[in-house]
Amino acid sequence: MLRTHTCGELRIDHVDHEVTLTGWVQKQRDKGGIVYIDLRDRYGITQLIFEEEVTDPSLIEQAKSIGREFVLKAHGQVVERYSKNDKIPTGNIEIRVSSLEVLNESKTPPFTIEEETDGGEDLRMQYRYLDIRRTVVREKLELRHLMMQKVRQYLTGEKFIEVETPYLIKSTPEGARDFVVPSRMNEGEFYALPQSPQTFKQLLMVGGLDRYFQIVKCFRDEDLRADRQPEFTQIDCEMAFVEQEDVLNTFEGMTKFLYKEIKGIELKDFQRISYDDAIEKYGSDKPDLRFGMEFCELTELAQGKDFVVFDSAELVVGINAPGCAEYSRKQLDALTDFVRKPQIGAKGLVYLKYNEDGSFKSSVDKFFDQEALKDWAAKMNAKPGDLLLILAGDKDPTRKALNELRLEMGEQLGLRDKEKVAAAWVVDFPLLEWDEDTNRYHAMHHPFTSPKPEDVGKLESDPGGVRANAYDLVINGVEAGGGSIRIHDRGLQAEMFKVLGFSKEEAEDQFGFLMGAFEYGAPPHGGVAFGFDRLCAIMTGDQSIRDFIAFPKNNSGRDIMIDSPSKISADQLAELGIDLNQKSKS
RNA sequence: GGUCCGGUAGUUCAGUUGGUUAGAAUGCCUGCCUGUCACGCAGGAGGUCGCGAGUUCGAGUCUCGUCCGGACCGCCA
Repeated sequence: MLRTHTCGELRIDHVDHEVTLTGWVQKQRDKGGIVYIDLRDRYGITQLIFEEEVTDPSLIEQAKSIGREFVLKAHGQVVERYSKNDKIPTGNIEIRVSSLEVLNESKTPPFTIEEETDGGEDLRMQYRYLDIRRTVVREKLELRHLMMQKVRQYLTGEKFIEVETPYLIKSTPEGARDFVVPSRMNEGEFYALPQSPQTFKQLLMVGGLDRYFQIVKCFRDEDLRADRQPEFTQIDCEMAFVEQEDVLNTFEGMTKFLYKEIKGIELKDFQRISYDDAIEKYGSDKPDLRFGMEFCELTELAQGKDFVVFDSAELVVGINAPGCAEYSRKQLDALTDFVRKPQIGAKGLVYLKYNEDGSFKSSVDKFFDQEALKDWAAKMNAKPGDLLLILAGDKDPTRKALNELRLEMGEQLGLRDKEKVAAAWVVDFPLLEWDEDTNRYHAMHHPFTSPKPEDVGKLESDPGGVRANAYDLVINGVEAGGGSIRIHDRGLQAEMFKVLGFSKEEAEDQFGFLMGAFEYGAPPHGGVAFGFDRLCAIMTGDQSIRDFIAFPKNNSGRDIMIDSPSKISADQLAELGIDLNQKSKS
């Protein structure tokens, strides 16, 4: 070892010890007759001191020549500081250096290696290895490491076994776009990288492993977001001989365990909310339940007063923003602009102020008298001083827009508190959803999800009305994970593919291996998959998952540090039997 | 595929109605300083205003195109 101690562990008890430290130069402060160097490693910062009439003059000269991020090996004596620094754990001591070796020099880094860096996202990603030296990034990677350990600890304790499944698999048309990998030995054919190990984990259940998990990379060739990367990590789990409640309880237990072990927070039992209720009350299947502000429908109250916007609407629905009656014209205009943004798409926003003096002021006073407005306020449980915000239009888009407005108001009122944790299971998802583009039903979760037994009869007659044994874990308005009880019967699986528009041959061709396995005693089974990167971000209240990934991709799916993806040589292409079109060649 | 925001010193940003030599902070360099720890003080260097057209007597500023980055919608079973 080049060092005897790390830069974070020396204390007053170590005074007089001879030590050797290694690390990076955080800062060199040349005071003339005295030079300080802050030496940093993963564990902390320790101050080195070079003092006239104490330290060898040549050593002081050497110390003066050292720049930021030089890698040093310093040997010397631990001494008590003359002026202490109570901001850092090593602040009571310093190292009186007797020999100094520069292990490596450094160019001046393009941004500062500090808590609050001056580097922009772009630069940080280009020099990610420097970014990772920053405490904030390192701590996120450390949290990720701890999460992995705790997940393995909990699931191992619950008799799950970790099994690796292949990354080079078969492309299927269902779901997200696949990343594909050309096969040299099978020219003209392609592997696909898994979007999830779904079918494999089901086959492991057929194989009798009973309980499986894997912390596994998954790949989806879709556009990125702050919380979406093309390669991401899932905690993928499956259990045999279980019903939905068993899965929910097992993984509610895991989530509580993680919060307890990592954040020291004891979570209460998770709320269960049906998909239909979530949509009706919050306009979202992943409601942020840290605050109320539930939707209240005013359709009947509001119609028939010759206000065309309401009369022609399928739904009139509002939220009560408590204590916001004082909102100015400017603030209300800003909210109107907010809901009219193209991404949100509402046509306009109706407000109703319940003034402290008991009177009402609304943007639709022309159509509604004080009595009518009072009825609205009563329906919405409004108190004097509250502000009601109302949208109208077709059901789905209006709820979606009001969801955005609710979240915005929650933000403005400080109700989306980072310290709070509101976890809930959203259950009873629809099995299928109609897709306008392809003119057919799609599996809302995936094609292996089982319908509720009481709804199986509706598969042919009313596919859209069939509910699934599917569930999502939602924490603070983020989908942390989801899963379902699977189909384990060949006949039912075949029927499912039929409803999804597969011909018998297509189903056999793509999923014959799975349906074949079901014929050899497949046990009832179900499972769940958590977005691991997301779970890490939720733990710290971060919006972006990027800093929990050591080397993330940018908005366009590029790694700007290594500059990938990149072109490959004509030889490589020829070997793979791939001929690029003109556009891709240039 | 679409919407919005941004691109000016190494870095983070400011830059008025289109008008003289494009600024600040920080970083960097030089000098001074024996208790600093966001050290301090004095001085200095550092700019293809992303790129290309266009409008204009004149463009960092206006227009169009393009590239890059970020956020979002679509998409993500």
